[in-house]
Amino acid sequence: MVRTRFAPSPTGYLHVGGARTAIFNYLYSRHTGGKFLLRIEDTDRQRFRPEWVDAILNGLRWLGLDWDEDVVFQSRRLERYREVAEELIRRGKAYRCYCTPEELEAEREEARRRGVPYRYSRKCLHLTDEQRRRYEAEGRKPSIRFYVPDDREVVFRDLVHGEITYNTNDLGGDFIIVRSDGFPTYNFAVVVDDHDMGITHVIRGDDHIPNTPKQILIYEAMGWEVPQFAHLPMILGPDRQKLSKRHGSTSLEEFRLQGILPEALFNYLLLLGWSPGDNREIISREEAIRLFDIRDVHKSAAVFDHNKLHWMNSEYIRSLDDEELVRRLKEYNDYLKRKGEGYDVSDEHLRTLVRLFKERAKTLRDFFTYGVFVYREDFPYDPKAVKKRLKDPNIFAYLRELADRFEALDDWREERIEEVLRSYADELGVKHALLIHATRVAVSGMAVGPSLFFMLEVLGKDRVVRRLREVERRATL
RNA sequence: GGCCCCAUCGUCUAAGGGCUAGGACGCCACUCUUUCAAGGUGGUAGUGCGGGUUCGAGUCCCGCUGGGGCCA
Repeated sequence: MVRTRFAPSPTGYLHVGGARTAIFNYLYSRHTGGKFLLRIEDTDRQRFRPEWVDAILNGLRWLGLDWDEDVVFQSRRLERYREVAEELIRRGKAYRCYCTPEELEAEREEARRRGVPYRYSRKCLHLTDEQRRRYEAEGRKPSIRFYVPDDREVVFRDLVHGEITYNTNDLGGDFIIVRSDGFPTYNFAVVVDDHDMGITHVIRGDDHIPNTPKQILIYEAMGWEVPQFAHLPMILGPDRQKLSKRHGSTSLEEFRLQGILPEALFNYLLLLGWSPGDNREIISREEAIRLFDIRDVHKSAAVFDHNKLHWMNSEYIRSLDDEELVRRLKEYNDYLKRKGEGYDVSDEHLRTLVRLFKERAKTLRDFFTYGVFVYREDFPYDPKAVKKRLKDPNIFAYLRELADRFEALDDWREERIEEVLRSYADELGVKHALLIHATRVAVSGMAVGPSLFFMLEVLGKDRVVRRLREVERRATL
């Protein structure tokens, strides 16, 4: 039975790189009928904040990544790490080291001076009990180091990269597995946790490749079965550097705030480093589960393209039926309100926004920014639009007359509205477009938007008539 | 600096030695049209370089270059 895990560190919001890793772990476990577990790596007491745990869990839920079994917290397993470390000492695979930071820094300095790569001197490898007692008496707190055998090849078969080989001489010497403060180091805790959780497939970013040989040595020293590894390519910014805040939005919260749908982000991230083999781009979660195989993952890093994400988001927006879209907009607006933003709209407003903007919105946010004139009577006028479309000296007189004619129209339907406007333009002997554009600006404040007559119908006669009458006063302030 | 990883259009990718190197985003035209989108049609653009292996290399091997990661 396949068991995968996602193991974020709660030092911030969930990042798209982490989200992608989570997605691949999730898909592989679901594809194989296995389990997908969650572990919070909260042993770095400096950077850890409890509220980030919720942020990460919420991010995963939002993406629809449901995990199995209880969440494992490293901070509750400190005793277990100590226990395993003691076992390694008993087996002669690890030893206590009493060197002070100053002494170690001196060793490093020496290596720098001689121009050789630094490796720990193993000064503490063969301490006598007497020496140990003396150090303890001085109040020195030992760290525990893992004994790295000399000149051995560590080979593993990575599911995406194939065979990767390291020589133990390049690992930087005997590394610390338990710090002097009793906290485990990353490489050690990961191995103990992954073993205890029964993880069969370690799927993570390829920035962890250099950690892998160290971890394998620990597995072997404990006589534990080594899991399979799959190292996923990194996600980069447009400058090909590791993706970070300065490349724009990178956290799930930011995408959510922008009005990206979770299924769109899921789909987009899925295609970063994996492809179904044919030419399809829009792939549902169910299809992804069916088709996904970790062996089809790419080796090379991928640049995150906000543009394509927005395109994909608009595809998903258009594919939702109106009722569902209204529901999603409401949910989105509620989310914005919890974040101290949000718009004052009724369900009726939302239905109108959907009718008007579904075909052209790239984000959920677009409905609210394009559609201010739907839910606010004091909507703003775009000065450029006013200047361009309301410059004819007679235009306000025309619009007032048009308002009267609209008011007299009982059958307020798109076709009839169009007839009234066009015949009035004919009477005046002006281009239809003159009135069309002016009317659009008058009722919406903008020069662009949905099909005008449809928009007028949807807006309703009262509002249209009122706005045509008020536009001169309001737009030329 | 040491070790490791990677390399197809600007970007995401397809092509299990034999194709005219395909698709998507973007971009540019054209079309539709009352505007902007969407839609439709067409176009733009790629195998980093050098050696091998082979009848034949984007695909296999080596080197170089470039990029990235980890450690220092």
